[in-house]
Amino acid sequence: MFAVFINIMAIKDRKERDKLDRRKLILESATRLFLKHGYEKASIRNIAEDIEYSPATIYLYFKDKDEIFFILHEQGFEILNKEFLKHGAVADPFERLNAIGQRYLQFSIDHPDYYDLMFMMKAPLNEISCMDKWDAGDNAFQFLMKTVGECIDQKLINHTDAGLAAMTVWSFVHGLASLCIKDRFKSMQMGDDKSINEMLFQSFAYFMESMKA
Amino acid sequence: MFAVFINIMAIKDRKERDKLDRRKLILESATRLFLKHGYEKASIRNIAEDIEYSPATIYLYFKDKDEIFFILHEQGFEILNKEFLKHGAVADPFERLNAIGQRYLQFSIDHPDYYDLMFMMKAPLNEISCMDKWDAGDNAFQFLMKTVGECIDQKLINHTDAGLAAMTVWSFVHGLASLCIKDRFKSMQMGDDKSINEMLFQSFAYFMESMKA
Amino acid sequence: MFAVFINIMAIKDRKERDKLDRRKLILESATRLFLKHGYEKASIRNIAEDIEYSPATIYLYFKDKDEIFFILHEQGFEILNKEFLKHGAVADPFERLNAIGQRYLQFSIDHPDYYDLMFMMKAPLNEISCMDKWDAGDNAFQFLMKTVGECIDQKLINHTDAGLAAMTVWSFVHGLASLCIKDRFKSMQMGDDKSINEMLFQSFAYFMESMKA
Amino acid sequence: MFAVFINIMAIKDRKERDKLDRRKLILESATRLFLKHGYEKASIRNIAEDIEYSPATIYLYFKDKDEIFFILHEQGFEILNKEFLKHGAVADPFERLNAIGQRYLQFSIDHPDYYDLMFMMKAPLNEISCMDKWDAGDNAFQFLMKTVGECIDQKLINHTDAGLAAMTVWSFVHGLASLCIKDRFKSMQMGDDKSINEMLFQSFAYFMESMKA
DNA sequence: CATGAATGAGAGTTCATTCAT
DNA sequence: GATGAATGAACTCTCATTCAT
Repeated sequence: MFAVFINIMAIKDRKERDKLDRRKLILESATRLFLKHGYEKASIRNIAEDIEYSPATIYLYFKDKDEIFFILHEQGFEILNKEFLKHGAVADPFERLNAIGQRYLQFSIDHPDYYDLMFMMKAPLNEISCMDKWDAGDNAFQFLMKTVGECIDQKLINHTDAGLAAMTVWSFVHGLASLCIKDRFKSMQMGDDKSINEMLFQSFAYFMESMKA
Repeated sequence: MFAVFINIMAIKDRKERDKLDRRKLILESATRLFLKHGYEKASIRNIAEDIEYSPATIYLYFKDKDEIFFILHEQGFEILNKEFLKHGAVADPFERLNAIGQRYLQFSIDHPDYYDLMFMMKAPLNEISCMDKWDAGDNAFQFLMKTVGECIDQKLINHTDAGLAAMTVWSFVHGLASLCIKDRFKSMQMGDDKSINEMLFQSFAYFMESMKA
Repeated sequence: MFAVFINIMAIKDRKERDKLDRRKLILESATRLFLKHGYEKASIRNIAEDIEYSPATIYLYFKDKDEIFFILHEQGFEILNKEFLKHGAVADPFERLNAIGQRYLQFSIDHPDYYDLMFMMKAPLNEISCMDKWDAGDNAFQFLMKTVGECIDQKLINHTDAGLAAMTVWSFVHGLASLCIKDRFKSMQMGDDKSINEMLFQSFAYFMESMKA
Repeated sequence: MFAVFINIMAIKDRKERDKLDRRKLILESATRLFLKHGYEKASIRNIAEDIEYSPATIYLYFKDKDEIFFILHEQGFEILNKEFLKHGAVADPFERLNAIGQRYLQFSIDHPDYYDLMFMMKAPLNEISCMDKWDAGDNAFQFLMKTVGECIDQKLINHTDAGLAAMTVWSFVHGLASLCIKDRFKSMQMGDDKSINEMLFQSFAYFMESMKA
């Protein structure tokens, strides 16, 4: 009797897991296609084909195309936030700023697909879901603001306005990341591909140096 | 006899001219629609409707949609180059750098769709046309490199590697421009919308200041 | 032994009852959805959701969507018949005819969706179920025929053929009801919406008056 | 030279004719399918398949599904109006009323598909086009109103309110027509099918007789 | 040279229905 | 007995593109 109960639970668990797995499968395929062909071309149909399910099946797991987009968007920010928090304990705010900048660049290198979705795509976000979804993004930006603020308070950087300073830092790392992702650095004839990543970090190092008070 | 020959030449010439005129007509319409309603809405159909020709006619002058957009891409760079050259005569390289940075930002504000096409879109450039097309882009970048190089030579900025320095400057202004275009600054609650443009230039001013040797 | 037999029967009975209960549950939901949102919105999915069962479960109790709507069709006639029978005792056949005519109109106003199903929809009745289903409809029509017949026998109306007279009466009330349901009276600019119902009955009164011998 | 000109015109004419022919082809198929399977099932795809063209082709001739529906609707009313006008010259208004009633019935018999569209289908008419389209319908109804009004003025029928009388007449003939079209008279066991049409007119004759003052 | 006509492919989405478990 | 999961077929509509004329 008891064994049966356990068995039932086990089956239920497996089904639950399977369901989540399939959700994940869809999201992974979506992520892949989203970047490869852009939002417009990452169709429900393509996703379905990719995972070898029927288009209708997608709708068992997600309300519509937008919902998938929102979740990917959120997931990206969750990963980035987690990365940022690894440096939450760094006492010196300037060092912390340096660390999260590098993390940001690394994130864009490791997850160019997510990065595109999060910071480069034309936002087709409808108003309603906007509110909820951007929370994750705000967290990341708030963390940046706070860190920059502390740098200013402790006179570690040449800035007086935290908002402006945060915007400056973000813009710079985003510029590096996005030009790199969209292959715009390739037109610069500077050695082999591999060194581009190195140059990203080098450029950032210079930037941080120049920010120093 | 001779007169006939001249006549034939004249007719040929006129036809050639006419052909070029119609090409121009198409491109103008494409440009207009593209700048007004964005890439998605600048369809062959819409262009054809706009110039009051049939869609099929477009294909007499251009291989496909991509070819049209390659040319728009080039046009964008021509405009930007022209803007840059306005400051070619500025003697002080640092001042020149400052000027072209501002021009770059202004260009992104004035022509967000060109900007998107030039610096943000997934390069749909097929290999063949790639070579030709990037020339214009190179010009702009070479101009930046040269200016940055002079700054280094004259020890006006804290950099030793012109390539790296150019990459840094470009990345920064591109970061500002692209985040602005894709509305990513809207999530920052900093006063009214209008001031975002001002902040772009303010941020750039700080950046230039910090670059100064 | 005997007790066991009783028990088995009891269980069988309960199961039968349960089965009927669930059939009823489904039909009630179907009726509710159908009357509330019309035929199109009363989908198997919506019914399943409403009764908190899975769509597949519906198919354990009904062959397909059509079967459910056949039954609703029948239900409609049962309601109408019940309405008619309220006037079965009216002695004067002309008065009885008048009463059931008004009831008919009122039924079409109270249950426009049943009415649609019963008298206006393209009969999607497949041949087999046709026989059974129309019984209820026949009852109603027979009741009308009988009443009209009595009117003729007692020379209360200007008709000699009961079938033709019944057809005439039915056609008239159906005309009123169906044009009203399909909003065809709205194109007639005659005062406010509310008065259309009143006009239905007024028109019927005139009609009955003109039938009088 | 002149012959060529004629030829060009002829070609142009033919093309124009062809185009109209294809429009007509689509509309005919649409009409057929509209009735056979109802509005919902009369899909662009089905029409396309029926006329052996691709679905996209339909859109070369009509903006969308609604436009097709509107045109069919209008066409129906034009036919009906033309029928009515044949009796515009009948001096005696009662005779005229009698004539248009019979024409109405005949129209429903000759064009059950149009009749369904015009008087029985759930109107999915969007508000904007509603205005224009109903004009044709109004014409028919106005003609009825006018005729009935004259009957009243000349005390030929037992009515005082033209609106109410028109509604009564319309409802009656519509009742006959619509029950006939939807096969509801078949459940009446009265001889063979063919006589149903005769009964329609007979019933109408009785009705007119009873209306007489 | 220009185009009218047509189309295949594809988009997002919904539905009734089936079947292994 | 009940269902979770899946699907095929359908829907309206838009697009870039082709080809005979």
